[in-house]
Amino acid sequence: MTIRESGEMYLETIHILSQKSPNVRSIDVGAYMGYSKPSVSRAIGLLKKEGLVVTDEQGYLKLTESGEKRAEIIYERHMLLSRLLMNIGVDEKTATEDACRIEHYISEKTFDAIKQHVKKYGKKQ
Amino acid sequence: MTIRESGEMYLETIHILSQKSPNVRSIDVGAYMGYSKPSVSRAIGLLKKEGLVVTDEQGYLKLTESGEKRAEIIYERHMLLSRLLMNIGVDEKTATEDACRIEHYISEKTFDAIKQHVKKYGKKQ
DNA sequence: AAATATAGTTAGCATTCTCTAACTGTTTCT
DNA sequence: AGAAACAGTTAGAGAATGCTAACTATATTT
Repeated sequence: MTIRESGEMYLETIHILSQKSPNVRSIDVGAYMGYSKPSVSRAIGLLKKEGLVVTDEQGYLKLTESGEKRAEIIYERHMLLSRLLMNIGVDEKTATEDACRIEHYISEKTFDAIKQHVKKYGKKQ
Repeated sequence: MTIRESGEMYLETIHILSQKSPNVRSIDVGAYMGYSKPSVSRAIGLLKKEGLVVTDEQGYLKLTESGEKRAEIIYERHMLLSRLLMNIGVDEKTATEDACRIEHYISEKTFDAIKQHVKKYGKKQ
Protein backbone atom coordinates (compact mmCIF):
# COMPACT_ATOMS: atom_id res chain seq x y z
CA MET A 1 0.00 0.00 0.00
CA THR A 2 1.24 3.44 -0.81
CA ILE A 3 0.56 6.60 1.08
CA ARG A 4 -2.40 8.81 0.31
CA GLU A 5 -3.72 12.26 1.00
CA SER A 6 -4.32 11.60 4.66
CA GLY A 7 -0.85 10.16 5.19
CA GLU A 8 0.72 13.11 3.43
CA MET A 9 -1.09 15.49 5.73
CA TYR A 10 0.24 13.69 8.79
CA LEU A 11 3.77 13.74 7.42
CA GLU A 12 3.52 17.42 6.60
CA THR A 13 2.20 18.17 10.07
CA ILE A 14 5.05 16.33 11.76
CA HIS A 15 7.45 18.21 9.50
CA ILE A 16 5.94 21.58 10.40
CA LEU A 17 5.74 20.88 14.12
CA SER A 18 9.32 19.58 14.14
CA GLN A 19 10.53 22.95 12.88
CA LYS A 20 9.02 24.69 15.89
CA SER A 21 10.16 22.13 18.40
CA PRO A 22 11.84 18.81 17.70
CA ASN A 23 9.83 16.97 20.33
CA VAL A 24 6.62 16.16 18.52
CA ARG A 25 4.06 13.82 20.03
CA SER A 26 0.96 12.22 18.57
CA ILE A 27 -1.19 14.43 20.74
CA ASP A 28 0.41 17.53 19.21
CA VAL A 29 -0.25 16.23 15.72
CA GLY A 30 -3.88 15.61 16.62
CA ALA A 31 -4.25 19.06 18.17
CA TYR A 32 -2.76 20.70 15.09
CA MET A 33 -4.92 18.78 12.65
CA GLY A 34 -8.06 18.76 14.76
CA TYR A 35 -8.20 14.97 14.90
CA SER A 36 -8.82 12.59 17.75
CA LYS A 37 -6.12 10.55 19.44
CA PRO A 38 -7.21 7.22 17.95
CA SER A 39 -7.21 8.67 14.45
CA VAL A 40 -3.67 9.91 14.91
CA SER A 41 -2.56 6.69 16.55
CA ARG A 42 -3.81 4.65 13.66
CA ALA A 43 -2.36 6.97 11.02
CA ILE A 44 1.05 7.14 12.68
CA GLY A 45 1.01 3.36 12.97
CA LEU A 46 0.58 3.10 9.22
CA LEU A 47 3.34 5.62 8.57
CA LYS A 48 5.63 3.61 10.82
CA LYS A 49 4.78 0.47 8.94
CA GLU A 50 5.68 2.31 5.74
CA GLY A 51 9.01 3.27 7.25
CA LEU A 52 8.29 6.98 7.07
CA VAL A 53 8.09 7.69 10.78
CA VAL A 54 9.80 6.31 13.87
CA THR A 55 9.69 7.13 17.57
CA ASP A 56 12.93 8.02 19.30
CA GLU A 57 14.05 6.76 22.73
CA GLN A 58 11.83 9.26 24.51
CA GLY A 59 8.85 8.43 22.35
CA TYR A 60 8.88 11.53 20.18
CA LEU A 61 7.93 11.28 16.55
CA LYS A 62 10.68 11.56 13.98
CA LEU A 63 10.51 11.41 10.24
CA THR A 64 12.85 8.89 8.66
CA GLU A 65 14.95 9.95 5.71
CA SER A 66 12.30 8.89 3.22
CA GLY A 67 9.57 10.36 5.41
CA GLU A 68 11.41 13.66 5.56
CA LYS A 69 11.92 13.63 1.82
CA ARG A 70 8.26 13.03 1.24
CA ALA A 71 7.19 15.65 3.76
CA GLU A 72 9.47 18.23 2.18
CA ILE A 73 8.03 17.62 -1.25
CA ILE A 74 4.53 18.16 0.04
CA TYR A 75 5.54 21.15 2.07
CA GLU A 76 7.26 22.72 -0.92
CA ARG A 77 4.17 22.12 -2.98
CA HIS A 78 2.11 23.72 -0.30
CA MET A 79 4.29 26.81 -0.25
CA LEU A 80 4.44 27.13 -4.02
CA LEU A 81 0.73 26.64 -4.42
CA SER A 82 -0.16 29.23 -1.85
CA ARG A 83 2.29 31.64 -3.45
CA LEU A 84 0.71 31.05 -6.83
CA LEU A 85 -2.71 31.74 -5.38
CA MET A 86 -1.50 34.84 -3.60
CA ASN A 87 0.16 36.00 -6.82
CA ILE A 88 -3.18 35.98 -8.55
CA GLY A 89 -4.82 37.88 -5.74
CA VAL A 90 -6.03 35.39 -3.15
CA ASP A 91 -5.60 36.43 0.49
CA GLU A 92 -3.06 34.52 2.53
CA LYS A 93 -5.50 32.64 4.74
CA THR A 94 -7.61 31.39 1.86
CA ALA A 95 -4.54 30.61 -0.23
CA THR A 96 -3.09 28.52 2.57
CA GLU A 97 -6.31 26.65 3.17
CA ASP A 98 -6.91 25.90 -0.48
CA ALA A 99 -3.30 24.95 -1.06
CA CYS A 100 -3.62 22.51 1.80
CA ARG A 101 -6.54 20.79 0.16
CA ILE A 102 -5.27 20.60 -3.39
CA GLU A 103 -1.56 20.03 -2.83
CA HIS A 104 -2.06 16.26 -2.94
CA TYR A 105 -3.62 16.14 -6.36
CA ILE A 106 -1.23 18.13 -8.50
CA SER A 107 0.92 16.40 -11.07
CA GLU A 108 4.67 16.74 -11.25
CA LYS A 109 4.35 18.63 -14.51
CA THR A 110 1.96 21.22 -13.16
CA PHE A 111 4.07 21.55 -10.08
CA ASP A 112 7.11 22.33 -12.21
CA ALA A 113 5.16 24.95 -14.13
CA ILE A 114 4.04 26.57 -10.89
CA LYS A 115 7.63 26.59 -9.70
CA GLN A 116 8.72 28.43 -12.83
CA HIS A 117 5.85 30.85 -12.59
CA VAL A 118 6.46 31.71 -8.97
CA LYS A 119 10.17 32.15 -9.65
CA LYS A 120 9.34 34.66 -12.37
CA TYR A 121 6.47 36.55 -10.82
CA GLY A 122 7.35 37.32 -7.24
CA LYS A 123 8.71 34.60 -5.09
CA LYS A 124 7.52 36.44 -2.03
CA GLN A 125 3.89 36.75 -1.06
CA MET B 1 -26.79 14.75 3.06
CA THR B 2 -25.09 17.03 0.61
CA ILE B 3 -23.26 16.14 -2.51
CA ARG B 4 -19.54 15.50 -2.56
CA GLU B 5 -16.66 15.16 -4.97
CA SER B 6 -17.93 11.97 -6.49
CA GLY B 7 -21.41 13.34 -7.04
CA GLU B 8 -20.00 16.46 -8.64
CA MET B 9 -18.03 14.34 -11.08
CA TYR B 10 -21.14 12.45 -12.11
CA LEU B 11 -23.09 15.67 -12.59
CA GLU B 12 -20.28 17.16 -14.63
CA THR B 13 -20.09 14.06 -16.77
CA ILE B 14 -23.81 14.08 -17.51
CA HIS B 15 -23.50 17.76 -18.36
CA ILE B 16 -20.61 17.16 -20.75
CA LEU B 17 -22.20 14.14 -22.42
CA SER B 18 -25.51 15.98 -22.79
CA GLN B 19 -23.77 18.62 -24.87
CA LYS B 20 -22.64 16.01 -27.38
CA SER B 21 -25.91 14.14 -27.47
CA PRO B 22 -28.96 14.77 -25.28
CA ASN B 23 -29.65 11.06 -24.81
CA VAL B 24 -27.31 10.12 -22.01
CA ARG B 25 -27.55 6.73 -20.33
CA SER B 26 -25.92 5.36 -17.20
CA ILE B 27 -23.76 3.10 -19.29
CA ASP B 28 -22.38 6.13 -21.14
CA VAL B 29 -21.56 7.85 -17.90
CA GLY B 30 -19.76 4.75 -16.70
CA ALA B 31 -17.83 4.41 -19.93
CA TYR B 32 -16.77 8.05 -19.82
CA MET B 33 -15.66 7.91 -16.20
CA GLY B 34 -14.24 4.41 -16.30
CA TYR B 35 -16.60 3.11 -13.62
CA SER B 36 -18.65 -0.05 -13.40
CA LYS B 37 -22.39 -0.17 -13.95
CA PRO B 38 -23.26 -0.73 -10.28
CA SER B 39 -21.13 2.23 -9.22
CA VAL B 40 -22.95 4.46 -11.66
CA SER B 41 -26.32 3.02 -10.74
CA ARG B 42 -25.75 3.74 -7.09
CA ALA B 43 -24.39 7.24 -7.70
CA ILE B 44 -27.21 8.22 -10.03
CA GLY B 45 -29.68 6.88 -7.48
CA LEU B 46 -28.25 9.26 -4.90
CA LEU B 47 -28.35 12.18 -7.30
CA LYS B 48 -31.98 11.41 -8.05
CA LYS B 49 -32.76 11.30 -4.36
CA GLU B 50 -31.12 14.72 -4.09
CA GLY B 51 -33.31 16.00 -6.88
CA LEU B 52 -30.40 16.77 -9.17
CA VAL B 53 -31.08 14.16 -11.83
CA VAL B 54 -34.19 12.58 -13.32
CA THR B 55 -34.84 10.09 -16.09
CA ASP B 56 -37.13 11.12 -18.93
CA GLU B 57 -39.87 8.98 -20.49
CA GLN B 58 -37.37 7.05 -22.55
CA GLY B 59 -35.10 6.48 -19.58
CA TYR B 60 -32.40 8.96 -20.50
CA LEU B 61 -30.65 10.94 -17.80
CA LYS B 62 -31.52 14.60 -17.46
CA LEU B 63 -30.21 17.16 -15.03
CA THR B 64 -32.88 19.03 -13.14
CA GLU B 65 -32.65 22.79 -12.91
CA SER B 66 -30.66 22.61 -9.69
CA GLY B 67 -28.57 19.75 -11.07
CA GLU B 68 -27.79 21.76 -14.16
CA LYS B 69 -26.90 24.79 -12.10
CA ARG B 70 -24.56 22.73 -9.99
CA ALA B 71 -23.00 21.01 -12.99
CA GLU B 72 -22.38 24.32 -14.71
CA ILE B 73 -20.62 25.72 -11.69
CA ILE B 74 -18.30 22.75 -11.60
CA TYR B 75 -17.77 22.80 -15.32
CA GLU B 76 -16.94 26.50 -15.27
CA ARG B 77 -14.46 25.84 -12.50
CA HIS B 78 -12.96 23.09 -14.52
CA MET B 79 -12.53 25.32 -17.55
CA LEU B 80 -11.12 28.24 -15.58
CA LEU B 81 -8.72 26.05 -13.69
CA SER B 82 -7.36 24.40 -16.78
CA ARG B 83 -6.99 27.79 -18.42
CA LEU B 84 -5.07 29.07 -15.44
CA LEU B 85 -2.78 26.08 -15.58
CA MET B 86 -2.28 26.46 -19.32
CA ASN B 87 -1.59 30.16 -18.82
CA ILE B 88 1.32 29.31 -16.57
CA GLY B 89 2.66 26.80 -19.07
CA VAL B 90 1.04 23.45 -18.40
CA ASP B 91 0.12 21.41 -21.48
CA GLU B 92 -3.56 20.96 -22.20
CA LYS B 93 -3.83 17.29 -21.30
CA THR B 94 -2.12 17.67 -17.95
CA ALA B 95 -4.02 20.88 -17.20
CA THR B 96 -7.31 19.16 -17.87
CA GLU B 97 -6.46 16.16 -15.76
CA ASP B 98 -5.24 18.18 -12.83
CA ALA B 99 -8.16 20.60 -13.05
CA CYS B 100 -10.47 17.63 -12.89
CA ARG B 101 -8.92 16.46 -9.65
CA ILE B 102 -8.68 19.76 -7.83
CA GLU B 103 -11.81 21.53 -9.05
CA HIS B 104 -13.81 20.20 -6.09
CA TYR B 105 -11.57 21.62 -3.41
CA ILE B 106 -11.25 25.24 -4.42
CA SER B 107 -12.93 27.96 -2.39
CA GLU B 108 -15.27 30.53 -3.85
CA LYS B 109 -12.71 33.26 -3.15
CA THR B 110 -9.90 31.54 -4.99
CA PHE B 111 -12.22 30.73 -7.81
CA ASP B 112 -13.12 34.41 -8.16
CA ALA B 113 -9.45 35.35 -8.22
CA ILE B 114 -8.78 32.78 -10.94
CA LYS B 115 -11.67 34.19 -12.91
CA GLN B 116 -10.19 37.66 -12.76
CA HIS B 117 -6.75 36.40 -13.64
CA VAL B 118 -7.91 34.41 -16.63
CA LYS B 119 -9.97 37.36 -17.83
CA LYS B 120 -6.87 39.53 -17.75
CA TYR B 121 -4.23 37.15 -19.05
CA GLY B 122 -5.59 35.31 -22.01
CA LYS B 123 -9.05 33.91 -21.83
CA LYS B 124 -8.27 31.52 -24.62
CA GLN B 125 -6.18 28.40 -24.32
C1' DA C 1 0.93 6.25 48.71
C1' DA C 2 -3.32 7.41 46.55
C1' DA C 3 -5.66 10.24 43.31
C1' DT C 4 -5.58 12.67 39.21
C1' DA C 5 -4.08 13.93 34.72
C1' DT C 6 -2.00 12.99 30.40
C1' DA C 7 -0.67 10.16 26.38
C1' DG C 8 -1.42 6.39 23.67
C1' DT C 9 -3.87 2.05 22.17
C1' DT C 10 -7.66 -1.19 21.15
C1' DA C 11 -12.19 -2.29 19.69
C1' DG C 12 -15.83 -1.28 17.18
C1' DC C 13 -18.77 1.85 14.41
C1' DA C 14 -19.97 5.06 10.37
C1' DT C 15 -19.43 7.08 5.88
C1' DT C 16 -17.98 7.40 1.15
C1' DC C 17 -17.21 5.12 -2.86
C1' DT C 18 -15.36 1.69 -5.47
C1' DC C 19 -15.73 -3.35 -7.05
C1' DT C 20 -17.57 -8.34 -8.63
C1' DA C 21 -21.22 -11.62 -9.06
C1' DA C 22 -25.54 -12.46 -10.21
C1' DC C 23 -30.12 -11.19 -11.31
C1' DT C 24 -33.98 -8.78 -14.23
C1' DG C 25 -35.81 -6.87 -18.18
C1' DT C 26 -35.78 -5.32 -22.81
C1' DT C 27 -34.07 -5.35 -27.57
C1' DT C 28 -32.25 -7.49 -31.49
C1' DC C 29 -30.88 -11.17 -34.44
C1' DT C 30 -31.42 -15.61 -36.68
C1' DA D 1 -39.89 -18.25 -30.98
C1' DG D 2 -35.50 -18.82 -28.86
C1' DA D 3 -30.84 -17.11 -28.21
C1' DA D 4 -27.84 -13.49 -27.52
C1' DA D 5 -26.71 -8.91 -26.35
C1' DC D 6 -27.25 -4.91 -23.78
C1' DA D 7 -28.75 -1.88 -19.86
C1' DG D 8 -29.76 -1.53 -15.29
C1' DT D 9 -30.30 -3.18 -10.36
C1' DT D 10 -29.41 -5.75 -6.04
C1' DA D 11 -26.45 -7.88 -2.74
C1' DG D 12 -22.45 -7.94 -0.56
C1' DA D 13 -17.40 -7.10 -0.07
C1' DG D 14 -13.56 -4.01 0.93
C1' DA D 15 -10.48 0.06 1.39
C1' DA D 16 -9.71 4.60 3.41
C1' DT D 17 -10.37 7.47 7.18
C1' DG D 18 -12.84 9.73 10.49
C1' DC D 19 -15.26 8.97 15.33
C1' DT D 20 -16.46 7.47 20.54
C1' DA D 21 -15.84 4.50 24.50
C1' DA D 22 -12.97 2.30 27.24
C1' DC D 23 -8.63 0.52 28.40
C1' DT D 24 -3.38 0.83 29.78
C1' DA D 25 0.59 3.04 31.29
C1' DT D 26 3.12 6.70 32.92
C1' DA D 27 3.73 11.17 35.24
C1' DT D 28 2.24 14.61 38.48
C1' DT D 29 0.01 16.40 42.42
C1' DT D 30 -1.66 16.29 47.05
